Amino acid sequence: MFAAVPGRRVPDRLRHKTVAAAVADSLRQRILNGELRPGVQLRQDALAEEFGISRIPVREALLQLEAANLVKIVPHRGAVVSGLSLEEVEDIFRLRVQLEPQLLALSAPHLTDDDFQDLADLLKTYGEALSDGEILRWGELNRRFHYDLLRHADRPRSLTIVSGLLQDCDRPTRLQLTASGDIARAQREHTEILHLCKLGKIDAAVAVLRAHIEHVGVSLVTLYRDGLAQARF
Amino acid sequence: MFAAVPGRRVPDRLRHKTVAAAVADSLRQRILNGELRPGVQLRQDALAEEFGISRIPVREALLQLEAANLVKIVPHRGAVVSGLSLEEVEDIFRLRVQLEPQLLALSAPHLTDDDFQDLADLLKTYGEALSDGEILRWGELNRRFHYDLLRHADRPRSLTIVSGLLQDCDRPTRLQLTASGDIARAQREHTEILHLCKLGKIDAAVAVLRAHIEHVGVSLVTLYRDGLAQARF
DNA sequence: CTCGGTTAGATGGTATACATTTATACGTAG
DNA sequence: CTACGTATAAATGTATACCATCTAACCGAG
Repeated sequence: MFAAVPGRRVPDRLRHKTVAAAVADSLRQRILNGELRPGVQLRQDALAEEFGISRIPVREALLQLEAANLVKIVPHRGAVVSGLSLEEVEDIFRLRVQLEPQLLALSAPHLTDDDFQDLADLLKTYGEALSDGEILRWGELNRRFHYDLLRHADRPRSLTIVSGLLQDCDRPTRLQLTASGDIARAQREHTEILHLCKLGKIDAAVAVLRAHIEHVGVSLVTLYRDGLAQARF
Repeated sequence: MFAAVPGRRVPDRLRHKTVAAAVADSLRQRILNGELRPGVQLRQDALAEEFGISRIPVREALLQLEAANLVKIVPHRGAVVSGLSLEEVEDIFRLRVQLEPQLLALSAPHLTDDDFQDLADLLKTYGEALSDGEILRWGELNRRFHYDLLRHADRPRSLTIVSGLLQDCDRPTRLQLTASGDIARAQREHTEILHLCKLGKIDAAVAVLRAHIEHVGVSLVTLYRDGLAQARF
């Protein structure tokens, strides 16, 4: 048996989920999918009944979602799905431009063959989802691609921050890509970044990544200014 | 009466707190004060009894604290006060160095006379707390000074991130300042930054702020490497 | 039309009981 | 004596029922 070392880590796969966590996951997915749009109110009773559980885990799930910026809870008024203002989207993309390239430079040298394989698989799945028109799956794949690229940078806090940013700009990004037809372009850029990393041309990969993020950001702001998108994402 | 505008904001002062929020505040303060040190377990029953409430608001308070990185909750094992590894502290300071100066450049031009007055008051209170040896109050004052300096930068997400960083490096910073005797130095640097902002010498203020943060960060890492600090902050 | 009160509905919280899981202690086999 | 498995205690997670409190909408009086 394993010794009862105080600081030991339990792998996530072996750790069974609580009901609250499961509900949080379910709601998170629905929000990111756009099934639950910004402004929609989440009533505890309804959710509890829908999931066939009591209100307590629902409340705790909502708290977890609030921590992830996915809903906003106002005391005695409940939880509503939160959207992002234009300023927030701009800020998020500026932060990504500032943080991700830097992390890539640190992470790329540590990417193993297995990592490259996994990333290539992601791109492949991504391409399939594309041709099938499954925009929904695309969001998660995109997030994972970006995150997995940066994972090996030894910057724990930066990584959690970027992870949050990726999640928050998920829906706006999908909006931009579908509205502008840049989906294939993103796919190409991802492929190029991965290719450059494999060749050890890290500086070049970093440059492409920066341009990649900047493009989506600028494009989104333009989209918004032209009134093609709603006021809130 | 106020109109029932959907997006209206209720001032925090007028919004009564829930029990869960009050408990979260109380625990947050104790953790930041160092009264509850990293690794300490927080048992729901004990807290509920101590506050004279039931376990549910305690659970919700703990969830909020976990969102703020102040405790770590493991299913069925409960919540423990979380500390920071050296890597995390380094990362946090690198992020601060990267983000805060940039925000100051954006925020400083928008500082009003009232803002300058408030900031000066903070420094004054800060000085008094210093001579009284009230290191505990110092933490909050320091955070507020940094935050208020940057508040007017129109970067909502960046500000919340920096706010989190400031909170998380609060205790390590106090540790550094007391161990190295740099408290007065920090006070001087704060004063200088404020002075430069008032004169409109924003670039100079930004430079001082950057050096200010870098100094504490480097000093902390040295402190750690010399074994003068614990393994976790 | 505004002001003020009333009321319905939702959230916040208590109390209690029970289910799960973790960790520890114990006892037995080897 | 150690190793292994089982019991047991303690803490967390969840359910249920009930009440308190707040919000928002309705409604009537001025």
